[in-house]
Amino acid sequence: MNKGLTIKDIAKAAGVSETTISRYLNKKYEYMSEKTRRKIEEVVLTLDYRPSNVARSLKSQKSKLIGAVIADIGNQFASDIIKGLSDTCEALGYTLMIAISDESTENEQIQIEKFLDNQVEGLIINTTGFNQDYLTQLREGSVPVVLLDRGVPESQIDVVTNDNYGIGLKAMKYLIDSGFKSIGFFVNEVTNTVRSERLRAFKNGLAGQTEVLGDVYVVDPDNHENLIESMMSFKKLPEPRAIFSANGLTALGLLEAMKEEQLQIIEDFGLLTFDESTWARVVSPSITTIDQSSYGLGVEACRLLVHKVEGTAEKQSLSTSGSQLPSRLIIRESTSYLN
Amino acid sequence: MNKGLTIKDIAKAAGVSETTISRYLNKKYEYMSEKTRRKIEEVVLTLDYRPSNVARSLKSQKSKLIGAVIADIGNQFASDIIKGLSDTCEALGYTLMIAISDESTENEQIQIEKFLDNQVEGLIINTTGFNQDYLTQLREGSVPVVLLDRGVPESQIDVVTNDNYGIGLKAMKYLIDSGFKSIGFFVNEVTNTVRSERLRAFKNGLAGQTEVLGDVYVVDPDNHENLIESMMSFKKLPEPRAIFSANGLTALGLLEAMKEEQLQIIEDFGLLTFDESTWARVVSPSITTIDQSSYGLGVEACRLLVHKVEGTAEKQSLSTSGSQLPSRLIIRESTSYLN
DNA sequence: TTGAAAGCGTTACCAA
DNA sequence: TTGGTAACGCTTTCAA
Repeated sequence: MNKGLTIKDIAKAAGVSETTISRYLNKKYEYMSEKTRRKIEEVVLTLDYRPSNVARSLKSQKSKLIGAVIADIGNQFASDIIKGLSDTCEALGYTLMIAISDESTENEQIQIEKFLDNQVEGLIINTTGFNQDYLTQLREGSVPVVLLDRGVPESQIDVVTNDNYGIGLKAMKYLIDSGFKSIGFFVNEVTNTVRSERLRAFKNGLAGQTEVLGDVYVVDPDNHENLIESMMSFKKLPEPRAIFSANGLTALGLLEAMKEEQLQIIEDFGLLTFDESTWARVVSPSITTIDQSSYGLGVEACRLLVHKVEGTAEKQSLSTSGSQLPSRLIIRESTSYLN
Repeated sequence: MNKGLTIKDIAKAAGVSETTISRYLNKKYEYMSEKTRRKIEEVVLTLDYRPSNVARSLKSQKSKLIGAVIADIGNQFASDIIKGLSDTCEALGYTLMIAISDESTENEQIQIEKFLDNQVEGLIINTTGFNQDYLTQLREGSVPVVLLDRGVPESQIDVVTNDNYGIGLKAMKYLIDSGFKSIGFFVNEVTNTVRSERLRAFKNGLAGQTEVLGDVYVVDPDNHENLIESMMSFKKLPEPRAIFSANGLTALGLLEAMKEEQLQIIEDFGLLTFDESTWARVVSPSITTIDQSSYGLGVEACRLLVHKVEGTAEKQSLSTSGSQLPSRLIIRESTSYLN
């Protein structure tokens, strides 16, 4: 078990030089006799030798390490992303290191620097959204960076994200076509591009509508009083009303608050929320949701990063690439006030 | 930004030797003039120099790295654990590396070895449960190991876990005192100590009861047919009946299946489940749950591990330590069939 | 097809 | 109080 064995021990045991062992470890069999290879193979296996990645990294400046900093790990969405990252790193031969910034800018920087200290070859960042300057500067630094889910406005950093605007627009159209006369957009403070894109979809989806009223309610999903207050305010708009929730956590808070206040979904408000989840299917009435890629986001981000890490020239290119994945509207009971 | 600066550059810039810089970096100010210290400090700050942890690790064999392998990240419980680990590592001056085994033994081993290759000083493992031999052998290896949540039977490895047995017994007593005449224990395949402890609580809670019947249903939470079949089988036992679910995922699957089959909580079955979550409060009727430490589990595991890493002598001691955290029964509507 | 030796960026011993 | 230098475990020329 990595018991202090070094390349020297293996060389001695196999009766060859350290150089040859190194060649074997790096699969440079081209100029190695079959016999030597076999011999080394046997020794490595029986002694259960594993080369030190630390020494390797130091010498070759290549660690095969990728660092990912995740802002908030407390939802299914993040978990699936991480699985995507994990699986893809594994498949591509890299080791993934994950750190949680817990939505703190300071933490995000600390974690990034620790990763850099450990010679990661690339960085995947699900940014808190407040780290614009630091991240932009980072991009000019030594290792490739890919942003995950949340972008950084006006920066050139690659970002892999969902099509929040497009699906948001589609959801708006659906609500309007369903006959809702008021739509309330419930969102926490708009601190990142995901939220701002969703908000933009709400506003543009409303633009030009004369029959439909809309309002934005900036809420704190953990603060019930705040949630209730906003709902009561929204309740003054004409019926039928639909709440458009910018994320699952807010929807959950809303549901809890409604339960307290004896407010009914459908009767009082229709509900449509970003973030698909099991509980959306289980509650009554079931909740109409927007299902976005999460696992796929992780996969794509990882692929793109590795591409940049391994690409020689284009690594330094200034063109923003990145990609947008498609999303899906899942219609359930919570928005069917008719019939 | 770590732009290839080395200790040599700093030494040159500060007009002192590399040795002195190293002393500064390791806060060995004892034998250093105030003046030198200030000078170095200035240079380090203005040049934004950060020492390479890779070189440090190689030389000193101390990486300040802790590796955590998590079996399943797809639930709030795991997320909270990770937060606990993350915060505590940070506080104690260690860098946390997380990997996901996704409930695969093979993956678990791969991730552990990768961590070892990178010189982690200690390992926190939330084991898949099938890795008994490997883990036991690992314990005899070079780095300290702490098991998280799930233990390994008949091994001496330290484990930080919840008191699954005690709280399970309490839940059983509560159900029986509430007047339920049949209790069905719904659990996925019993592959780890957490599940086996919960099962043991169910069985012992039933022991000696003459009025109350019980049965164990081993189910696959993702397979609705399977779930429904088990519920139908349980439905043959005398009323009132309570389902005791061994985890949140199973409860969610059960809820979904019940919705499909038009089965009612309370009318058809009472429901009590391990794992507290927001949706348990939000659904109607709300669900009685067992709330266990998760964040605290992460904190404790981390503390214990660091203690072992830094402890000199006792590190090799054979005594199993570890700890058990208390749990809490949260009574809600789903078990109140009376009144 | 193989090996000797220099060097990656630190730390730590010994000397000054 | 400070500095020279060997060494950590590996990779990579260069030479054989």
